[in-house]
Amino acid sequence: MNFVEELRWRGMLHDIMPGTEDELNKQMTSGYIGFDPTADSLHVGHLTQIMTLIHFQRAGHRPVALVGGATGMVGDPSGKSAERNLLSEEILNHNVKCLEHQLKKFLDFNCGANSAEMVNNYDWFKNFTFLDFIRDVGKHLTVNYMMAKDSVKKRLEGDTGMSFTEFSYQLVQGYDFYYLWKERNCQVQMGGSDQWGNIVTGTELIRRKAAGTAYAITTQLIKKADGTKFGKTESGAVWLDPAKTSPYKFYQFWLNTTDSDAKSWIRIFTLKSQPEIEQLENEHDEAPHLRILQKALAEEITIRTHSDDALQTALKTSEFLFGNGSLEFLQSLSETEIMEVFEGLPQFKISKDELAAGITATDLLAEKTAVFPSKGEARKMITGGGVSVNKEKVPDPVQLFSSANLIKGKFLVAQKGKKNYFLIIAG
RNA sequence: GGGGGGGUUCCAGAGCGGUCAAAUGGGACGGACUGUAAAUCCGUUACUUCGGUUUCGAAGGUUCGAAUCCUUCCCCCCCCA
Repeated sequence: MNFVEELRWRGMLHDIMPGTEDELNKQMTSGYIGFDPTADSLHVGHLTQIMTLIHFQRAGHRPVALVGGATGMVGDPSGKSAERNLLSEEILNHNVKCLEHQLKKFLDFNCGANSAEMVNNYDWFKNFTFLDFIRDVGKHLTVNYMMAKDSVKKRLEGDTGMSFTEFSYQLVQGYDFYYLWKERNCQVQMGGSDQWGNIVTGTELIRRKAAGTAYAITTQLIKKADGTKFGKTESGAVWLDPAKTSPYKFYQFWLNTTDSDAKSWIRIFTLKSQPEIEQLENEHDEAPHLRILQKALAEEITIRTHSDDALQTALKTSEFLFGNGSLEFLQSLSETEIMEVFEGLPQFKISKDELAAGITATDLLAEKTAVFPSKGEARKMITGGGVSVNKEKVPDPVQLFSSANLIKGKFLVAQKGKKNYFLIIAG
């Protein structure tokens, strides 16, 4: 398998430095991608980079996943229009651990010569003093060169300015590449297309400081057909951490992609072969409403990111919530089955006694539970016909609910709109 | 250090003494339509016991009345040195 060719037909390739392809075809090569610990979990936006590493390894090369314990302290200005807040060391350490844990899932760390490797740039930066850094690294690049970078230029032209800290980011990342090149024989750095400038600073540093050669590959930034940002939903980013985004929500995110996005994403986010994908596309075009592509896409990514079991639960949940989700169906389930269906969906507890006395819809949904942040909003939404309890529209904000409404004497199912479910447990 | 421009509701951005809970656009949410899609259309978008109550960087002040005027403070940006 030819790595670059693979990226190319999948539509992932954005830019590649001349000579990179020859180098990769010549021998097993080591390449890395950096992930900055800006949060305690990766999100779907990172999956492109993860897939790139997976392809890299499948092509017989050695992938290195770098977690940016040091770069995370600085803050990458690429693609950012404003200065970012610095994270405390404590939070960063926590984030680094979380990211390492997640990344381990996707790559094979024990397969001989091309086993994956995990590194943290804090390890080589923690004892690097400021003076040493500006002498050994800063001296090799001119400010003129650094200012010509897009990430810098945009901020200088904009009206928010840029701190010296963020200006220095490219040097820090550039040194990472130099270090890995020198110490780990890492020849290639990959990343999203917004990383081109930072990556090239690294190859430049390697050239000037050690007269060495290194290579760069960037991947396409994932765009949605409608131009909106990829990876965001109503409830924010789609995380890989099941505690932050349940496997059900994760599955739903992919299932809900538009037809045109699904066609490009199935190439990027699954390992299916070209004939397989073309076959699926044909089937899809014949009966688009079956959403064959979306299902194939969602299933494969959910398994890779979470697990087979998680997918089964997600499927079961989807089946209930969007399929034959009648009240009778719910009543036919056992308590544990109900809990399973609602696993990963928001749940609230209320006291049985309070319910026995009767509670109005607004109190129930805004005060006793946090389905709505305020009573006013609950009232507006109910009046607008957007709220159901136990699959039945709530006609009036002051409608009373009591123990008699409980399913299995224990549950109430609240719905905000069509897709947002909440389980209320009386106990 | 000097000069200039700013900080408005989720965001952008109007308002510049009363008619302002604050235009407009975007986003978000809900409804109709549908394929759990896209597009389109409609509604909502500070809190409320629906009497009111708290908002326009912060604190004071002027006024019958302030987001709008004054004072001090905090923060941001640009330019010059």
